[in-house]
Amino acid sequence: MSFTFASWNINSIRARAHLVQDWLERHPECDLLCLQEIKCEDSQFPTVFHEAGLHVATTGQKAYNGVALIGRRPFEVTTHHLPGFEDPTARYIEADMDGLTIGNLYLPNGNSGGEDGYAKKMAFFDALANRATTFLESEKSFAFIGDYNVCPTDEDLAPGALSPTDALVRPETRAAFNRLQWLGLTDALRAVQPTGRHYTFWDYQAAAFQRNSGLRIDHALLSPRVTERLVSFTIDRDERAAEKASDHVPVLVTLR
DNA sequence: ATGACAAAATTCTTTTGA
Repeated sequence: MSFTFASWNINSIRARAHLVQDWLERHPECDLLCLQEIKCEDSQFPTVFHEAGLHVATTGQKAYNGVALIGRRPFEVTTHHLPGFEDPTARYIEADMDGLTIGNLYLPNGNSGGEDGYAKKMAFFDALANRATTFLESEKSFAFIGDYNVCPTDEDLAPGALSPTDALVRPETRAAFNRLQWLGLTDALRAVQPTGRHYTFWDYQAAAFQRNSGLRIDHALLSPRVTERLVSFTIDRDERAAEKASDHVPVLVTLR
């Protein structure tokens, strides 16, 4: 049985609910959409999706961050926070659907708040690695998808797009991302496109999209059993050209 | 070294993002 899930950092769901509605209509194959940066409290999440018969769950907070799930069929939320990450910001929601556990994450950027801010990014990675280890020991089928705020290699950002000391490319950041792969998880994009520049984010500033000065920071890491089922990883690049677009575009994972 | 965009709250500026 085929299963498709997607991730999209929407940069305010209230400002872009119509874009998500349109996108879902154009992608009937998407069973579960994972959103990040909804930038609202749970009670402020637009009601149009529930009214359209979709299933919605949120981990929201005032003004910043926030993640949500929109499913075509019911799913069961397993947690609203990443176990072991002791931070009040809304950055994780996880659910079971069709025998699969999907963790939807919004990793701290790590550039603000000095070394303390960067330490939070590393702490999130540690907690995610622990979650992965627990799941791997039980041979669970799972995926961690979302905005990782990491360019895994130099091929994952346009030349000159970031300073070499930026938290998205620091060696410690890349090591933390690599560690998840060494545990046995697979970077879905690289499983289907081993080389090449494939971006998921273009800054609003300095005509970054027109110059294709982008970053690959939205990723899906798959457990071994899910990797065996991987059919495609698609970056919906055209969405960046929409009126009032988010600075991130949707990415889709299809399993057989 | 700085600013360029965009969104929300702290609202006509400031904070944060990547």
